[in-house]
Formats: sequence, C-alpha cells, structure tokens
Amino acid sequence: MAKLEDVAKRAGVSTATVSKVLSNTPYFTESTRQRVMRAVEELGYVPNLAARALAAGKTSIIAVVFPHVYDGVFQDPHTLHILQGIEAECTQRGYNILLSTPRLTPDGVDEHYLRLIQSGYIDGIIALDNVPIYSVLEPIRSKSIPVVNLGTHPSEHYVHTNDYSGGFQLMQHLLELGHRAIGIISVPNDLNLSANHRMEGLRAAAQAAGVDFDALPIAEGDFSITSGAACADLLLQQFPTLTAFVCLNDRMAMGAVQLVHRIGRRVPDDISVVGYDDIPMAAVFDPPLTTIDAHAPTRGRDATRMLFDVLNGKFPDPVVYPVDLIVRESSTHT
Amino acid sequence: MAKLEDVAKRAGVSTATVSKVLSNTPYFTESTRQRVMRAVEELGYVPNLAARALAAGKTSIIAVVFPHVYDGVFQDPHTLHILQGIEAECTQRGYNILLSTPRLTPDGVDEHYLRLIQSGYIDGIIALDNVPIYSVLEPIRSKSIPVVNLGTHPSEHYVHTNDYSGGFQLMQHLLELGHRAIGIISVPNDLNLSANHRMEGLRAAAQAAGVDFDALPIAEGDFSITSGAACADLLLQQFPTLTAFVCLNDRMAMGAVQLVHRIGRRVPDDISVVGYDDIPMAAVFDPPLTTIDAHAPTRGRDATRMLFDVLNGKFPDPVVYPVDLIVRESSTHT
DNA sequence: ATCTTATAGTTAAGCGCTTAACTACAGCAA
DNA sequence: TTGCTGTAGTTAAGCGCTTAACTATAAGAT
Repeated sequence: MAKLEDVAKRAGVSTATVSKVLSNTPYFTESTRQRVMRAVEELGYVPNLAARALAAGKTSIIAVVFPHVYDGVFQDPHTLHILQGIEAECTQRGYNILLSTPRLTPDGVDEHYLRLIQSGYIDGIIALDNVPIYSVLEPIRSKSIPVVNLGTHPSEHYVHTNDYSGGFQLMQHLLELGHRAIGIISVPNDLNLSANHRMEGLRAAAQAAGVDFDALPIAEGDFSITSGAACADLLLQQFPTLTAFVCLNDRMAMGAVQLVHRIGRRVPDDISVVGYDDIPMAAVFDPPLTTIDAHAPTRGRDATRMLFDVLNGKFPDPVVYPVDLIVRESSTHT
Repeated sequence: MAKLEDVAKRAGVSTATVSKVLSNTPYFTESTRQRVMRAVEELGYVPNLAARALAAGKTSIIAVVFPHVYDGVFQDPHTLHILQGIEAECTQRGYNILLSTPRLTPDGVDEHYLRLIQSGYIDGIIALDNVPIYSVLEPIRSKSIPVVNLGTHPSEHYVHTNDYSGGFQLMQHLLELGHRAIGIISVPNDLNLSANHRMEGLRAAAQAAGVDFDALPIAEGDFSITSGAACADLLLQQFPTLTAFVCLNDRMAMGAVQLVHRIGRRVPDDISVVGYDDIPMAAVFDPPLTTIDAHAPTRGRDATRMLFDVLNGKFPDPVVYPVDLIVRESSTHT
C-alpha cells in the first residue's frame, strides 16, 4: 500500500508538499499539483485515516447515536429514514458513519459508548437523544466534539420537529371529525421525550375544543406493533363505545388497526385510528393510515449539514421543523 | 485527556508496562497490574484509537457494507434485522460498527467505498453482497481484510440462507393448497442474487409437481411496496383468473395484498399471497402474511461471530441456514 | 556451581501523516 | 535601492500508542 512518502518520491517533492496538495492548503504551483496528482493516481494512493487522525485530529467519521432503550432502533423504520438522510449527506462529503447504539440507565450510559466518545475517533456526532432518563450528550458536554441533536434533550445545535404541533393536529383532526370518545395509545412518560411533547399537543388541542383531556382513556404501549394491539384491546374492553384511537406512532396505530379488525369491527367505519411518523408502510397499510409526517430523511440530512457547518466553524441556528398532517383512509366522521 | 504516558507516570512504570497491562500480554505482576488499573481509573484514561490503529493496525471497527443499489437499504426492515444481530455481537466485544452503503455500477463501486477499504480503518467487514452486477468484495480480494459475506457472491467466509429452499417451499405450499394459476412477482435478475436463487427454487418446486413454470405469468418489481402493487395490478389485468401471487419479498407481497383489496377482492379468499423474509410487519399485516423466515438477526449475529473467529486466526466453516415456511392467513386453498 | 529458560520491566523506534518553522526567492511600496 | 510581505517548497518534530529488543533477575535442570 502506497504511503505519502512514496507519492512524494514519485512526484519529486516533499511529503509536506503532497499533504498540502491533497488538502489544498497554501502554497503550491499548478504544475506541482499536477505532478502530485499524477503520482497519486499511478500509485493508487489512499490516505491512512488512522495516521491522519493522529496527526491532525481529523477522522472523517461521524458517529450517529441512536440510544437502544426500547426495541425501536432496530424495529422502527423511522430509524432507517433518519439514517437515509444522514448517509446521503455524509457520503457526498466523503465521511463515514459510525453507528452507536448505547444502552441507558438513569445513572448513565454503557462503558462502550463512553470509550467511543473519548477515543479520538469521531469528528462529530448526530444523536437521536430522546430518552428522558438520561441524555447521551451528557458525557460529551465536557468534550469539544461538535454535536447536533435530532432529539429534544438540551443541546446547542439541534434539528427538531414540532411534536407538540403534531399532537395538536392529530387531536384536532379527530375532534373536527366529530369524535369525542377517543382512546389514547401512548407510551410511559419516561420512554421518549418526543412522545411527551406529542401528548402535550394532544392535551392542548382537546382543551382548546373544550374537551376534558384527563377524562380520555389512555393505555401505554412501548411503540411496538403488538403493544398497540394490546392497548387497543384493553381500551375497548374498558370503553366499548370508543370511536377513535390516537396513537403516538404508526406502528402502534397498525397494531390498533389489526386488533379492531380482529374483533370484527372496521377501521375507519367503526373506529378511526391515527398514528405518527408516516413510516413507509403507513401509506400502504389497509386502510392507509392518517398520520403525521415528521420528515425524517430531511431532518437527517439537515442535521448532517448543520454538523458540517459546525465542523467548519460556523454557528448555525437551531431548526424546528413543522410537521404535516397526512389524512388518509383510517379516519372518518363518527 | 489523559495519555498512556500520564498513566505510566501515575503508576510509576513505563508506557510499555501500561500497554502490556491494558492488553493483558506478558509479562507483569499482579501488584503492577493493580497500580496501573488504579491510575487508569483515577485519570479516566481511554486509549486513543487512532494512535492504537497506527501503532498496531487494530481499530476496533467493523465495517458493515450494505450496497445501495435499490431503495432497500433504507426502506427494508430486513436491513435493520441484520444490523440488530451484528450490533449485539459487536457491542458485546467492544467493537464499533461503521456503516457503509456503496453505490454500484457494472464497472465498479464508488470512490468513497474504495477509500474506506484502503483507509486502514477497518479490522473486518461484514457484507450483504447480493447485487449481481458487481461484488463489493472485489476491491477487497487483494487486501488482507477479513470478510464475512451474508450475500451470495463468492467469499471464503460466509453465512448464507438457503434461498433456493425458501423458494421451493413457497411454491410447494401454494401448489399443495391446490393453486395452479399462480402469478409470480419477481425482480429483474440483475438486481439481487438471493432473489435469483429463490426463483430457481420456485421453478424446481413447480417442475417437481409437473407444473410448467415458464407458463406462469411473471411481473418484475423492485422489492418496494408500490412495485408489488403495480405488479399485481399488471398480472391481474392480463390474467384475471389468477388465484395466487408468490412474491420474492414481504414488501412486494404487502403491495400485492393492498392492490387485491383495492380492486374489491379479498386475500386469501379470492387470491392467496405469499412473501419472503418475515419482516416484523408480516405478522401483523391484514391478513398476516405467509412467508419465509430467513432468520435475519441470527444471521447477523453469527456472521459477526464468524468474523471474530477469523480475526482471531481461526478457520470457521461457512454456514448455510435453513429457512422456515411460516404459514399465516394470507394463503388458503383455491 | 553452572547453564538455560522464563519472568519482569524498560528503552526507544516507528506506525503515516500534518504542519510549524525554516529557506529561498519574487513582487511591491517607499 | 531597500525593506516588507507573499509565494513555493522543504525539514523535521510530534500526534499516542505498540512492541522488538534490551537489561536484570529468578528458577530449574544438569
């Protein structure tokens, strides 16, 4: 494998000159540049990233941190959506993605993650930092690693989505369809901060319409499809006259739809069901789900662009994305 | 940030001794070990992985290579399933996952991937190498990077699934239910080697039952849900009396189911639909899909264990997993 | 008692690159 | 003409760790 030194010899210059040409930093003439680049091609030279990392502290690696607290990270297509946006941007800029899925407790985060953070191996971090019990950004605060947060724990740089508005629009949608007997399929409030904001939006929309939110029945799942079905089952046993379910993500909505069909009733004729996140399956589910589009790939991409701005010494403003209500066929009038 | 040298000073030994203690290589006394470990903890020392990579050629990073030829890598829950198994094993062994999604052409692979391969940044590679036009392992063959292939391009070390048997069982299942008017929803044969093997299994089962496989109508999608719906639509227009669809993945099966319902017919009453891969949604789709379980998380985990065996100088045998037919509610007698 | 091998720890070279400091010269302003 | 600043390229130190080769001693075999 060719080294910088080999390129230098072939081009008839010093290693510093080769390094300057490759990084396009002053000074070199055009004829020197051409000789160097010809040598690079002839030798098939590729920089050793470990040496570069050691010498310059730059690794061309971005860590994407998805806390592994519930099953979501490897079950939720939402994860892939965010990665899709991040990957497109990183690849375009010649960076690599290191995927980190730390386990969390109230006291902290696993040792493996801590070692990664301190390893000198990461130029920057994009985190989906949404677990209430602990912020994966906590160990990073005393480091100088640039971070962009797609979650809602406090962070200097972030790309958020307006979960409150999403919750508000979902509830408003059902209320405008005439529903008042609405079951809420939620998750425990120590599972996910975004979910908590969605609940606040649900509450606000209910209150704005003069509906007593606290009187609405709630069941807590864990974002999984099966938990959505179980919640729907529980709610319908306790409140057989419910005419709608509002679910905090699409997968629980799909579970709810499945349960409703299983007991011989129909969505949306008998019970409307709405979800959140607009995962790919939402559009082709039967019936296609009414949901909130939170623009996951776009947020992934823009978080990555923000991170590169920070890496380049800029000071980008935080971004809060609006969400869009996507009305499909799983909701209708009472 | 503490360096090895700081630990050495605090423990009153040389840096070589600290390195020996941390890597547990000969020789050191127990009292030396304890003094070193106390210093490590007091200083919060974490090895600089770039320096270690440069000095020893070991990076604690595994590259997971998912070629990005169709939408699948970021749309297919199967991707997440494989990653789930890989991640569990890597994290347990203190390794990190670098996610690489190279773009392919018949002539080769993108520059970014080539740079990664040659960067000295990867201890080993796990590849889902299934795209017929080019093998992502090709640029690696002249390198000494250990590789385990989850796809079906030739590789010294591999964990495969028996796609042929899966195809065979799917077709056999439908034939045993009495179906003969079977539409096949496939993909172009230059898209995915596993799909090609599944087709061969379909053909073999048909021939074993005395059914003229070439007389069966075929439409080609691209593994996406929408293409599955489009294929079902096309096939039903041309062959309205079809009683079954066999689809080469679950997402196309879901699209087919959606299309059948959309034209007012029912699955499986009017048309049976079977898929492949058993993605999480398959079990809760309406109706739940009959499919082939190809054990994605297990294969991810075992591919990773195999890679670590190779990294540790062992010579593991390749593994070919059986697949399992999962009969659910989307298929029934004609 | 002597020789050989193992144990315990240390010194220092080097992994491959970046970049500060340097040498030499060119161009411009006073 | 002289002094200052910029251009072009080079030298060499160092980033942080690993580990070969070294020194010293201990233990075992003859």
